[in-house]
Formats: sequence, structure tokens, C-alpha cells
Amino acid sequence: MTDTMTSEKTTYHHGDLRAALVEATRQLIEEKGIDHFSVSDACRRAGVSTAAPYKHFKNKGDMIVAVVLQSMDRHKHEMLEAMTVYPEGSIERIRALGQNYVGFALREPGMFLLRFGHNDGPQLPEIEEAGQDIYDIVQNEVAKVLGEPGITDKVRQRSFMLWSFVHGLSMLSMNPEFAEKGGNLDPDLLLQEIGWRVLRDEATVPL
Amino acid sequence: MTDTMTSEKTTYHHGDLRAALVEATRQLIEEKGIDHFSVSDACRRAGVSTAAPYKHFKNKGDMIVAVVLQSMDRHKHEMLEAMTVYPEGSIERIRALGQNYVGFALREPGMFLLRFGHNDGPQLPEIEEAGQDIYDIVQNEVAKVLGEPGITDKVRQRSFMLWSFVHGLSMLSMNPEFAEKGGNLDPDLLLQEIGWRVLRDEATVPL
DNA sequence: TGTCAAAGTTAGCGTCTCTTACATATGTAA
DNA sequence: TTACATATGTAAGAGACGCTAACTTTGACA
Repeated sequence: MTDTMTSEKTTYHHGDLRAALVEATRQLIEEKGIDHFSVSDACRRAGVSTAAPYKHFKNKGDMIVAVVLQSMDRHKHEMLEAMTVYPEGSIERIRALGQNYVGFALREPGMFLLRFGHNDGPQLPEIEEAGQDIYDIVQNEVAKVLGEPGITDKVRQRSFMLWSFVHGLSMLSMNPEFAEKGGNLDPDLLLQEIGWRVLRDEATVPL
Repeated sequence: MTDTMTSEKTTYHHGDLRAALVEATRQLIEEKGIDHFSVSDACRRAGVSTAAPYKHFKNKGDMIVAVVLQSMDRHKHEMLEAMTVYPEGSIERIRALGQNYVGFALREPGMFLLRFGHNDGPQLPEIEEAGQDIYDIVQNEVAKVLGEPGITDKVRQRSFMLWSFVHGLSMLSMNPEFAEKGGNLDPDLLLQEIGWRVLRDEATVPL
């Protein structure tokens, strides 16, 4: 046996072709967008034949799902990491979550659009579950900051308001032509501003 | 000459095939999404051969651009109509704009995603201009409500905050699986709430 | 060492796509 | 009526793509 743990590719038996294909797929979607992604391209980038993926994935959609799930897992861990440096129950944690959300959209626009720029019927249960995991983080933090005993209606309302704003800010910031319409404002300042305004207990309409 | 103004299709000389193709394209994108749209499908729906579009459009992309521009024009007129029933300078006008924005996304999700769910390099000048037209409406109204003498930095900031929120609310509301995470809150209530909070002159950060 | 499953490759089928070249029908205007 | 520009149809090219079947290499293990 030669070296199996180095990244040298001998011939057959790639070592972890599945991971390599997922990474190639991710790169290509980031570079050219989902509508110009093809399995053939991923194979060329990974340096394997066009039939190879079908030993690891059921079909093209299955490859994309794998990439999305991997990206969502990364996002979740990044959020937790960014949040936990601030004291529990502090508004800084919320702001860190928002900053991370916008940052993720800017770092991985292809993945972000893959998750949200579509409307092809209902999502797969796995993806929906991963999304719920992420949203749970937000709701729990909002509950703590507002001093609510769990996920109350008020928590749900404020969380959704925050999500709407941060999500919209992410989408617009991703596109330079839209971002400059806001005068190239620092998203962090906007997040600070909006977080404060959304979470405060003032309302014109009853909760 | 037979009847030219009725919608009866004799054979040759459709009357306004260009408009018919635009409408077919619009319908198909709404029904199946942009990634499953094909020129052939549009031809089948319009009842013409697959070569017919190329007498009216340069290529597939040109057809889509025509559909987007038509949709943006519709959106602009709807916004103006929804707004002008309220007194000038009133906050109700802003809320009407927001409601219309969300409503448009719900009525024409395909067109909405076509405008925003992409990131294929810079947009065409025509589309960007149409987008600026629409955004100008918002900025002018925000300036009036805030009593600012034109498009000041403050107006730009508040407009962008509003846009971010309304845009995010639209994107999330379009997808039932996301909308229900907000507890199926009435978007109108959220708009009223957020409009008030965003436009008020209180801030934690200096403008 | 021999066997076998796993993980590649080669070759190709079938389909759909956008687009063009050329033929044909139609309306208009002299 | 005739000529001509415009609008559509016919037919086909050229290529990409997803996916499968069948073959080959490899490494692990009895």
C-alpha cells in the first residue's frame, strides 16, 4: 500500500470522493449560481468521471441537498460560536446573531440563495429540521432578553420581526447594487439600531 | 381582412405574438419557477412554433428581461395607486407602500424571486433604472413623513431600514414553512408595528 | 493467496435545449 | 393584380445534460 492519508490522488479509490464532490459542488454553486451548476462540472473539478457521483448520491438533487445540509450545519455552529462570547441574556448576543446571519449571507451567498431564493414546493424534512434548529437559537435568546418564560406569543412576534429585518438586510447587502441604495451604511450599525427598536416594549398595536 | 382586434387566432399573423409570449412566459415562471422555464414551453402555451420568438426577442434572456420589466412597471403603478388614497405626508402612505410590497411578492412570487432571488452579476441598466424608480417613491414618502428637505442621510438610513424589513417580511411570507415560524402573524400588523418603530426619532446610535 | 464487495471508468442512450436557415403564408400598398 | 415586407412554420443542427449498464481496478479479509 502506498500513502492513503496524504492528498495525493493515485488513481482509483479517491479516499473520500463524497466529501470532495460536495466541496466541488459548493464551490461551483458559489461561483456560477445554482442555475448554471451541472453534475458534469462537479466531476471535472473533482477529477473523476461523470458516472462516479452515482456511487455516493442518488441523483443531482441529492448532491445539492448534501451541500445545503453541510452549509446549514456550518451556519449553526458559527452562530453558536459568535453568540457565546457574550453574557447570557444580554442584547449583545442577539446582535451577534444578527451580525453572523448577515455575515453568512455575504460569505456564502450561493448557499444562502439556495436556501431562500427558491420556492420549489415544500422542503425536505431534513432541511426543515436543520432550519428549525437554527431558528430555535434565535427564539431562545429573544425569550431570555425579554425575560419571557419560554416561547410565548410575544417572543414569536419579536423573533419574527427580527428575522424579517435581518433576512431582508442580508438579501439586500448581498447585492452591491441594492446595498448602495442604502448609502452603503454599515450593516452593523443598522443591526444595532433595529435590534434596539424591535425588542423594546413599545407598541402601537396590542400584542 | 377578417377580425384583427378579437382574440381569435386565425393562423399566421397572430396580432401581437410578442405580448402573448410575454404573458405565456410570465405564467410559466409563476407556475414552475425560473429554473424550469424553457422557450419551448412558452411556444407551446402560445400555440406557435419554437422558432417564432426569435422574430420578437433576441434570445431567451431577452424574453425574461421583457417579463421582468413588465412586472416592475405593474408593481410601480400598483404602489402609486395604493399610496395616493391617503393624505400626502401621512404615515398611512408608508404603510400602504409596505403592504403593497408584501402583497406583490405574494401575488407574483415568480416575478419577485426573478428580481431578487438571483445574483448573476450586475443587472441590465433598464432593470436597474426601473428599480430606482420604485425606490424613489419610497424615499420621497419617507422624506415627507420625517419632514426632511429632500433625500438626506437620515432619509436614506430610514428608507433602507424599512426596505430591509419589508423585503425580508416579503421573502419569508412567500414561503408557508417560514411564515408559520412567525406564528402566522398578520403581516399588516407587523408592518404597522415596524413602520412606527423605524420611523420614530429615537436611536441608540448617532445618525 | 484467493475471493468479493466497494469504488472507480468507459461508453453511450435518450432527452431536452436554444438557435438558425430556409420555405411559406399573409396583409398592404402601388 | 402584383410586388414586397412582415410574420410565422418546418426542419434540423449542435451540444449539454442526467443517468445507466457493464467492465475494471483496488483493498480488505478469510
